[in-house]
Amino acid sequence: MESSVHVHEHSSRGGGKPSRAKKTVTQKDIARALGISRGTVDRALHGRAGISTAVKERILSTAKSLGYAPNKFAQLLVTGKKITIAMITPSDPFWVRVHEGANSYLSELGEWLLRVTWYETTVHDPEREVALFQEALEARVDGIGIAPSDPDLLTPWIDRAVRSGIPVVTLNTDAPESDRIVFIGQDSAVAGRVAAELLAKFLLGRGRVAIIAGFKNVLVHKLRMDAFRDAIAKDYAGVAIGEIYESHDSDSEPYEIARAIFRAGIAVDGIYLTTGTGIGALGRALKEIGVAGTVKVVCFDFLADTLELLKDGTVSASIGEDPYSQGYQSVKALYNYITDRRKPDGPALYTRMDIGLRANIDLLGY
Amino acid sequence: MESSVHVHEHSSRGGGKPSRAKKTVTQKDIARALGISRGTVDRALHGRAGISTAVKERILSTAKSLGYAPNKFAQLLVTGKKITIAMITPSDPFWVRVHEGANSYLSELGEWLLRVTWYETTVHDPEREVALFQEALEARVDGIGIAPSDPDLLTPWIDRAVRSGIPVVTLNTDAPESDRIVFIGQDSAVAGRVAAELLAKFLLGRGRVAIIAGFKNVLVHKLRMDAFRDAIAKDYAGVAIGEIYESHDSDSEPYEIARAIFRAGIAVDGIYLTTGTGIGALGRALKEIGVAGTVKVVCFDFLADTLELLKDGTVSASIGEDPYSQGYQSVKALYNYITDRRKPDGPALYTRMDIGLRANIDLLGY
DNA sequence: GTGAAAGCGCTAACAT
DNA sequence: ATGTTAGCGCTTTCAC
Repeated sequence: MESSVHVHEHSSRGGGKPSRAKKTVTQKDIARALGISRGTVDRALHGRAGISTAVKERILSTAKSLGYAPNKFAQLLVTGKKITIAMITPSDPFWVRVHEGANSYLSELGEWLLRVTWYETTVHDPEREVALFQEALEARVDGIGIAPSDPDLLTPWIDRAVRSGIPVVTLNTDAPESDRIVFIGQDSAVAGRVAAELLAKFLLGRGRVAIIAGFKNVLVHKLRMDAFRDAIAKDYAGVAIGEIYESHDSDSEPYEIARAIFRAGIAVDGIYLTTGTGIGALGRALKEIGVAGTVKVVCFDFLADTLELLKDGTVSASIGEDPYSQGYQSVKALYNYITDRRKPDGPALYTRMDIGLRANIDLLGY
Repeated sequence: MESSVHVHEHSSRGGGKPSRAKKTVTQKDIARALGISRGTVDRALHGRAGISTAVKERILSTAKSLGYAPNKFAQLLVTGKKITIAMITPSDPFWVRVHEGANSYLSELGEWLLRVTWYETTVHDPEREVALFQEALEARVDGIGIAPSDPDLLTPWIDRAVRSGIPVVTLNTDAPESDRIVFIGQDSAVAGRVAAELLAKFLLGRGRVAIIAGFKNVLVHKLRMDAFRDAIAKDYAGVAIGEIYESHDSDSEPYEIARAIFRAGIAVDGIYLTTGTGIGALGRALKEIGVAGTVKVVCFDFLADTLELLKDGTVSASIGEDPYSQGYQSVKALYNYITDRRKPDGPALYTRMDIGLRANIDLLGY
């Protein structure tokens, strides 16, 4: 295909106003060159049945030598095909950003090509995810994006869908053992290391930190936790890790945990929360205890509470996982796969890792 | 326009395989509804000449009530218009990422709509920028993206182009007084504040920092410098700012500057370099002096040198400006403006601010 | 000022 | 196995 990227040759007379594109090769050209009909050319080009291998060969080779490229607009105009993608996700503020990203991929031209149907779950409701997954399959969608909160439960369903030709991507949280065509989300291990580096640097390399994990056994949290511990152990000998608590991704539990820590008289210089949920409660506790700002806190995501606590210094830094592009990339990957069976390069497509500080809160948030 | 976003209704029987899009309203429908011809409808819809205001009104209103939306594919198929955008930029590793971003906007369908011509400058060569700008105008391109290294010199040219209907966007560095339709790049003031926050936190809020500005009077550097100073003065009383040096964006000068600082016996705990250029030289000096890692360094961008120094701890953090999306957004803004005179929301479109640490270098780099 | 008709490049149904 | 033809929705030329 002719590239649309050009480096300006200095001698220059090129460029062009909005003008008819320069002569492009069509099926008709091929047909004329070979003295055959346009229908046959079309059949050859698409490998459709009812054509002798001999002419097919000739057509294909002259197509290539003439530099034929199909005109997508004409194709789309005549077929009028519209693809449906199902996205099975929660719908809280974090996920709203995912939706926005997904929707942006269908802007302009996209709207004619694609429709995205949202199947709403609530956070951590694996059974409902399975039920919706089945509904999507029954609705005969062309592709599915899902954030499997219980990989073990979803994996057989994902595998079944993929086997039957319906591509599935996992986003935000993975089902690594499944046949999903790709995972799109944060590299949790790197995130854990970044958290470790930030906290250690904010403590000038020495002190005691507590870890509050969302769920000790949910993949994302576990990875964020383990990588954090490894990084501290490896690179920051002066930092000690104390107890590891579990907040069950609850909005309130971090409050109790923090109170318990200080009630027990444990000297803590930093707290690492492997989620964004519950940061409000944690901040409230630290303020009540009178150590907000003194105890350095690193957490995840940019929910309203987080932004506020970043602003007043209670949270030192928060790590984002770019929900917008999680949505965007999921739809894009599915679309590309559905239209030309094109798989992403690797098993995972990592979204960037935004680091939120007080100074840049205006640029963050969801 | 009918949206392509759907929330799954739980009663569900919806969805759909790749199927003919459901009945969409065409010009023909409008014509039939009004008992007039399709040509007239088209004229009304496009405000073309030769039509009575009476019928025009009726057409427009029924078009709206029927929910008519033009079929872009049909439009494009028949007009075959291809737009040319000129990008006037340097071509070093940083700018290669900008190119990649720009090119990605013309992927797939885009290639049929758009061509991007690159006009190569070298860093800080204002005269050449003007010359290339003129060339682009003569080549009758449909839009121009440029990183004006001397805003005063370029502004009259930008204004002239815009007046004559050729939209211009500035990227990476702005010409704020010009009529460019939008600036796409980093919010330098926020970047300066982020640098201040990082450095202050890495120093636990006390110490002495030196500033090395690329150019004290080049807009970007000046903003990064001033915002840094203001933020330190306002929020971090324990941090003192010493001398301000100028490296002239040179690859080597930071070496001399660092040596001079320490030769003079000035006690410096942190160094803020408002650019990425010359970080290699600065790192070399600090290593020779024996203070690499002790003196905290914050700088910009993720060039090869920077990544290496982040890795070995000589640089504590570096701030990226997302060159990829500078390219992507520039082309997108120009395209939207050219095709439907749609201006971006504000005068500036700020790209995100990546913070590079040792732990996430693998995700950065250009 | 309005209608009729050709045709963009392609697919698909119908001939042969 | 191959040729012919009728559109997809739109723009544009040429009649009237």
